[in-house]
Amino acid sequence: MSTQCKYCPLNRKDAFVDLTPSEIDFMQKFKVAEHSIDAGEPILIQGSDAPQLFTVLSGLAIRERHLQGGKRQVISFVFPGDFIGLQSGFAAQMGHSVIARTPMRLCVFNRSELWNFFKSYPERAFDITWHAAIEESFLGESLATLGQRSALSSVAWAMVKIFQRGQTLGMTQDNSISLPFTQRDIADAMGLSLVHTNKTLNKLKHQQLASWSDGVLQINNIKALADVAMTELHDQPKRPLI
Amino acid sequence: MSTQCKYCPLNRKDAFVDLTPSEIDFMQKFKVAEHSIDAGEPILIQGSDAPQLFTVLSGLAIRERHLQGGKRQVISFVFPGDFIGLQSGFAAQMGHSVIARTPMRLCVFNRSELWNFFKSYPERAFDITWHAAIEESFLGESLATLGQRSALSSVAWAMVKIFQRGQTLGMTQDNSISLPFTQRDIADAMGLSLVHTNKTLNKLKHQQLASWSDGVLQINNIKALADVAMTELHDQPKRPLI
DNA sequence: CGCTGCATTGATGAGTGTCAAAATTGGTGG
DNA sequence: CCACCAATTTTGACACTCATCAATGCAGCG
Repeated sequence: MSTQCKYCPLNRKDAFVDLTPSEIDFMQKFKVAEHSIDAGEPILIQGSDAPQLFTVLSGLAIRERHLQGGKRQVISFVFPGDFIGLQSGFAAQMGHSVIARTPMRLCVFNRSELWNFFKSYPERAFDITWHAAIEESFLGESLATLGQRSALSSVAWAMVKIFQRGQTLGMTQDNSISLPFTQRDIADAMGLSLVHTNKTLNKLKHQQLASWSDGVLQINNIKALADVAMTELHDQPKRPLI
Repeated sequence: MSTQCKYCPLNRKDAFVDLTPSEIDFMQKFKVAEHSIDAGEPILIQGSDAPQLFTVLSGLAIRERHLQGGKRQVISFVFPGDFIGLQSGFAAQMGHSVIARTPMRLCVFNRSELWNFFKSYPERAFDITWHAAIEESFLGESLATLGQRSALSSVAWAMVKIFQRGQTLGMTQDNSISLPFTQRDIADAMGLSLVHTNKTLNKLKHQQLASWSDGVLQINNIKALADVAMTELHDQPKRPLI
C-alpha cells in the first residue's frame, strides 16, 4: 500500500514549493507504490527502457554513465526531491544509470501515465519540465567545470555545490554534512584521477577551506572556497516536488 | 507579419515529426514574429532574463557559457529545429548565451505564453519537455566526453556527433559538410587548448579518418572514427518541432 | 584473521597547456 | 586589382598539470 502523499515528509520542507491539496490528491492517483532500496542497488540502468519514474523521498544516489573501456563518468549527485527517470520517457533508453548510495525511499510512478500528467494536470507537467530544464542548466555548469576549471577549482566547485544542496535540504549540521560518496565518486564526477583528487582535497584542507574525511564534508570558509571555485554563491530557488 | 507555419520549411524535412494541421494552427497563434539575425549576433545572453523563446528555422549557432577569468565553455552547437531559451522560462536567468554563427532565421514565441502551451495543448507541452529531456541526455554524454575521453577521442566524438546531426538535416554533401565553426569553438567545446585541438585534428587527418579545413568537415571513415571516439553509431530519432 | 574496499603518499612520465611566431585566409578600401 | 588588416590556422619548443604505477595504512566484515 502506498503511503499518503498528504503526509509526504518532503512537502513540509522549506526547499520545496508547497503543493496545493488538489495537487496532492492528483499525485496520489498516480503514485503506484513506495519502494525502499538498499545502498548500492541500481534504481535505473543505462541502456534500459525503464517503465517507471521516481521521486526521491529520502537517501542519496549517483547518476553515472559508463563508457566502452570501463571508464565511468559521474553525471551528478541525486538528492531528496529529485525526479529521476524522465529521460526514459522521451529517449528510447536511459543514457545513464542511477545507483543508490544509501538506503533510499522512492515514490514510484508509471511511465505510461506520464502523458496523463500533461493532459490532465498542466501545472504538474510544467513542474516536470522545470526539473528537466534546471537539470539541463546544471549540466551546462558542470560541463564548464570539466572543460575549463583546474583540478583545484573543480573540486572546490563540487564541494560548494554539494554542500549548498545539502544545506537547503536541512542535511547539514553547522558547517558539515555527512555524505555516502567516496573520493572515487568525486574523481569520476570531475574527470580527475583518484590519486589527484585525494591530493587536491588535501590541498583544500591545508588551505583551511574544506575537508573531506570519513564521509564528512566540512566547509571552513565557503566564501573563500567559492573564490577558489571561481563561482558565485547565490541562493537556491525553491523546487517543485513531483 | 509573421510567416505562415503551414509553409514552414522544416516541417517537410525527414528529421522531424510531422505536425498535424491542428497543431500547426495552434502554433501559428503563438508565433509572434520571425526574426532574421546576422552571423555573430547574440540571440540569448547568459545572465539575462529573456522574454522570448525561439525555434531555429535556419542557420547555425553556439551555446556558450562564460566563466570568471575570461574562459569560455561551448555547451553545444545549435542546429535548425532546435528550441532555445527554455531555461529562461524556468530558471531566473539564462545559464548560457546563444550566439549566431551564420545568418539565421528564427521563429519567435513569447515566454509569457509558455504556460498556455501547457494548459491548452498538452501535446505541444510534451514536445517541449522532449527537447529538454533530450538535451539533458546529450549533455550527459558530453560530460562523459570531457571527463573521460582523451583529446583524440573527444575530437573524434565531436566530429561524429556534428556530422550525424548535419546528415539528418540534409546539410551534408556526400561525406562532407560545411560549417561556420572555428577550431577555437571546437577547442572550447572539448575543453582543450586551441593548439592541441589543431594538432589533434591533424592527427585525425593523417589517420585518414576526418579532415577539417576551410570550414569543411570531411568524414573519410565514420566507422573507424566512431571507434576512435569510443562510441557507437546509432540512428537519430525524429525530433518534434516547436 | 585474512579479506576487500577505501584513503594516502611518493616517484615518474605522458598528455596537454602555454608561449611565440609564421603562414594562410578572407575582407575592406584605395 | 592590389595592399593592408584582422582573424584563423599551423608549427615548434618548452613547461606543467595531472595520470599512472606502486606500495602502505586503515577500517569493516565474514
